[in-house]
Amino acid sequence: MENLIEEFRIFIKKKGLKYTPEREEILREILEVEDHFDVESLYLRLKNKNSKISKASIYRTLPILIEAGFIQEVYKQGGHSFYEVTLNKAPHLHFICISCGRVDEVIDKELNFLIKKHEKDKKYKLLTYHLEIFGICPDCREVK
Amino acid sequence: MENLIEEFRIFIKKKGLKYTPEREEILREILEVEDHFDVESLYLRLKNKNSKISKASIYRTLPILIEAGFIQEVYKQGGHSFYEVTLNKAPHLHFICISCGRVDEVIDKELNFLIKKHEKDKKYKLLTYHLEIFGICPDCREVK
DNA sequence: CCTGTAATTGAAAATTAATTTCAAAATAAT
DNA sequence: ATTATTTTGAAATTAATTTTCAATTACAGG
Ligand SMILES: [Mn+2]
Ligand SMILES: [Mn+2]
Ligand SMILES: [Zn+2]
Ligand SMILES: [Zn+2]
Repeated sequence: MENLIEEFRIFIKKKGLKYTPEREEILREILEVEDHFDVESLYLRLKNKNSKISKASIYRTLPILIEAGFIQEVYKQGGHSFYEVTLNKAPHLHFICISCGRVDEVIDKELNFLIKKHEKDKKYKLLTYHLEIFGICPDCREVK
Repeated sequence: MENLIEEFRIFIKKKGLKYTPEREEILREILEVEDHFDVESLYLRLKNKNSKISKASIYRTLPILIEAGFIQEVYKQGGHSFYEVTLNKAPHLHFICISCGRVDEVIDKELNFLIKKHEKDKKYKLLTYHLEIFGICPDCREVK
């Protein structure tokens, strides 16, 4: 935990940026979120703890955290982006229920293998990938 | 071509909607687009042909065409959606260069197989999926 | 063919996620 | 401490998409 904070501080300094309490506070909060999050939910979590962080600062800090490799933008839903901590997490795909919005994660080694293969074929330098599968979840199917 | 138009007319009537020249014109134009398109480019194509179709009508017609299975929303870039005709096209993944915006398509039968497997496992009713791979394309790598 | 009603249209206004602006505050090097 | 530079919160702006609304059109029934 604290080692991650320190790692972030070093990253910030190496980039010639200033290490501010706001940036640290946002990272600490994100490390406590267990599932996917968007800007709004993160903002509300912080607000509940009487933090005075503005949404603008969240919007400004997320790209830094992505660049530092702490988080990734994983999918869009209802017109806005969702993120997740991808530090110690295997790449995975997302099943998204278009009826209730539920999102299930599935880790798949075959998929990683398949993507590596295409990376070589296409001579792209791979950064990240998203596999989103849209459907109707079991719960929503039986409601019908 | 004309059989697709007729298929659309039947779909529209079956849904209890009205079959308007605007809806038909939009479908005809989309069937002529060979690659990915967004609302703006479609609007400009129509405008160039002296069509009076409004953007509002395009925005209203695209979801109908998606429901009818003629097109799919395939990825977002620069904050807006791109679509493609998916009628006679095998499902495929997209390599997206985050530097120049270039998009390469790759058809992969293994991927379809892999997704079908998860569909069964998770008991989701599959509708569609997107695999987007973000990276730097060969051209952009050598410019560096 | 008319006629009535309900849907659709284009244009403009509204919405909303994300970005930018700006003056005040904070960081960090000297 | 002094100073140059960055960052902040709040408000304004941007831009894609959605909604509103009055006028037009589709089309079912007579
Ligand atoms: Mn996930
Ligand atoms: Mn494609
Ligand atoms: Zn569901
Ligand atoms: Zn490129």
